[in-house]
Amino acid sequence: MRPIVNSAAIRRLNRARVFHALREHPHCAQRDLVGLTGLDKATTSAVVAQLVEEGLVERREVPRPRRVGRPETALAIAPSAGLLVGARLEPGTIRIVTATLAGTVIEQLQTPGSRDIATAIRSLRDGIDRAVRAGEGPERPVRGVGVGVPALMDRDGRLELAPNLGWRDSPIAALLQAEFDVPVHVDNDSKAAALAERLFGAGRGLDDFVCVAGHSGVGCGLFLGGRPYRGAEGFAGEFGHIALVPGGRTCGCGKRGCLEAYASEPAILAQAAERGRTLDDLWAAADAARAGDPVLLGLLEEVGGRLGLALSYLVNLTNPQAVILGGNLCVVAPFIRPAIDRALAEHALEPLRRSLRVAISPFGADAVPMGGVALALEGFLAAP
Amino acid sequence: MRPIVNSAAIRRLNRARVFHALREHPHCAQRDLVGLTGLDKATTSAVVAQLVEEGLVERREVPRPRRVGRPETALAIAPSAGLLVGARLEPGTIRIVTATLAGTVIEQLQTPGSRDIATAIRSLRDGIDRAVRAGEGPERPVRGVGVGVPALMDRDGRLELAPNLGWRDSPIAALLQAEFDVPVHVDNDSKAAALAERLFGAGRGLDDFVCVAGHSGVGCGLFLGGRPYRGAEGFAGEFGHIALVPGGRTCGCGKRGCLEAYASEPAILAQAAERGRTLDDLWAAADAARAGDPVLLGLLEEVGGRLGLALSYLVNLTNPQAVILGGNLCVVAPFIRPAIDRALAEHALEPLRRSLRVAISPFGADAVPMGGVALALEGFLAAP
DNA sequence: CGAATTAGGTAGACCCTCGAACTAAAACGA
DNA sequence: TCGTTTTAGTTCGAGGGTCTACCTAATTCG
Repeated sequence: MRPIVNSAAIRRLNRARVFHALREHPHCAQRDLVGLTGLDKATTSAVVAQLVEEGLVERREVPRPRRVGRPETALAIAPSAGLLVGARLEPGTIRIVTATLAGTVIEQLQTPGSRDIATAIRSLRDGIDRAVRAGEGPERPVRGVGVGVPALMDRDGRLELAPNLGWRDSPIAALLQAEFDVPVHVDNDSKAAALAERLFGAGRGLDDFVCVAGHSGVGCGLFLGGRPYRGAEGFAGEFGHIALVPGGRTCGCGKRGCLEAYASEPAILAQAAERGRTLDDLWAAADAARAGDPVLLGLLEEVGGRLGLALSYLVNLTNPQAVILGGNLCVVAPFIRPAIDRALAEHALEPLRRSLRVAISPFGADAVPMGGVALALEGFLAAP
Repeated sequence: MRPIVNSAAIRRLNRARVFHALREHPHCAQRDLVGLTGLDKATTSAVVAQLVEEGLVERREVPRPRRVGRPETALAIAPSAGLLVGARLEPGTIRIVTATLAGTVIEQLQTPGSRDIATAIRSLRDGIDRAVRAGEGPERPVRGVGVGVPALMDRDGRLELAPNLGWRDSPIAALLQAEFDVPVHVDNDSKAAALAERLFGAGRGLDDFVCVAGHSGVGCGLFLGGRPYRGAEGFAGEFGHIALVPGGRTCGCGKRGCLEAYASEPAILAQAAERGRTLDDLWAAADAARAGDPVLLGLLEEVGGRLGLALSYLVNLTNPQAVILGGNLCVVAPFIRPAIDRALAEHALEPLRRSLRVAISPFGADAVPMGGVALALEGFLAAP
């Protein structure tokens, strides 16, 4: 029973609504916003005026005034409205992206990661400093920082467990916040990526979709009913540890037959090695498949089938509008996609399948840092 | 982007919030409501005054004024506040329940069902008339009717497909509304049952839980993030048609190896028959298990294991606070429960399991009609 | 150059919540 | 007995929200 609704909250909500509508329809007129947001003309007027006042939105002359009547003035997110910073924390490297409030990427760079949390935080801060300096223009304040971490995160920004990083039970949000004087938001990488898809990617305009990303593991971000779904403790979306194959391959989590033991990058490479193909990474696997190697083609088809079966569970349970494949899975997408589609056709119920789209993330490996940008944007718009 | 929030909506929300707090904590004082709802003292005062004015709530003298200071006056939902009607539509029988706004059951009865939709509707209307007359007191108006149907229902109250009833593509909500001059709400039976658990049953106070009910099929109602989750088309929770056993038993949906082909009442009885035990219904199965029949004990344990495996998927994906077993599953709960718990322990991730409760619905076979009551209550409180 | 047309702003009504001051009703204490 | 203290609940005004209805601005058309 937490969320108390008052006028100020309504205003923030409406402001965010107008802002997002403007993001998705740049250079539209105020009267279009009325239709897009469902708000009243007067309310829209007030909100737009406030956004202009705040310097987040600017009015521009519309180029073609061919119709009768007063010409509309185009609205757009001001380029100088501010800068958002997104990052992805992984053991090997930290990827950082800066973007405008409209979601246009300004800078991308990476900096070494670390399994030592203090070192990683320092590296992240230095990287962000560099990225911001590089993208800094006149009067373009940093509005927030968002970080996606491959970890179970609870609602308060505490890191519960991050097997790949070897971290557990750390108040990481607070640690990071201490390094910056702008708001810092930290969340699970898959959830961040799902938010990125919703705001900037293949999930634009969708209220119900799932975003499956394979990296060192297989994660899943749920976007349900128009908002990210976190679950009771913030652990929802543990797609990788579905027990898919009774008595199957051993998974990093200690169990057997998890999806992750078949469909994560390390698992795919391990299976390839067992079949006599030693490969460095998924790009090499994709190359081999593109070259027509039947072993790789067969393996990837198998992987696609397992992913598709697991996805059918997800689809039957949550009835999403779309399934978005992201992360490293994008690299091998062409080779797993047919098997995924077949498995969905076979195992997902027809009425649920009818409205289902399977899409590939436009961000590839940058989905998580873009998720950080998305977290920062949401945080900025929700702030008082 | 539909839901427009204005002052009136806030007031409705707050009214519902206070009402539900009062339902869950009868005879509490107004000052307790402040804590329970998180609303301001003044707002609470205004809302309570309105509820009293509307005749939904009454003030009572508190029996024990032992503390210093002005004694508190107890508040309670007025018994005369109104009557709610809930029903469950099945091919064989229609079960009807009437209850007060506080959720106390007044009348229960059943009336014959039908596969002919017009006949079924007529039977339902007659049954409701009887039930209401029986529970009618002085000045107790019927506030709404809610009906749970074993069908895929879309958001607009159209019935898409009801295999067990043999219905498809019928505007059932409109048909029923034409029979009554109070608001009628129709929804999928599992979703209705989940709402009943949330308001009156084992899900009280929980924001994230799933409610699995076995009848002629196996359905699942999702309650996520403090509200019922319907999915993009309203089809979420198709738990019964998860493809659990590759190449397994044939399911009514035409596929093979669906959970429903193992764990629904007909499936359990069919499997028992294959093992030489011809039984009429699950009650007979439970009797045999209670008598120590090893065939039944083994079979039910198997069923529990499969249910538990499927539940582990659900748990890993949605991280609920509780899994509530309802419907006919309640009848055999003692015999499937251990296997469910074992399967969850084996296949659900530890951090997710830590906060998970497995509960049995207190309603048994009346979960769906109580869901109708819950639908009617929510509808009444949401009305302008 | 006025009428028509369209974009956008404004004023006032009416709601909401909230903080602070106020009233109500009891026990306590001298 | 009667003020003081304590606790419960109400009222009032400030501040802010949306919405209806009207108003102004800027253009084309005839």
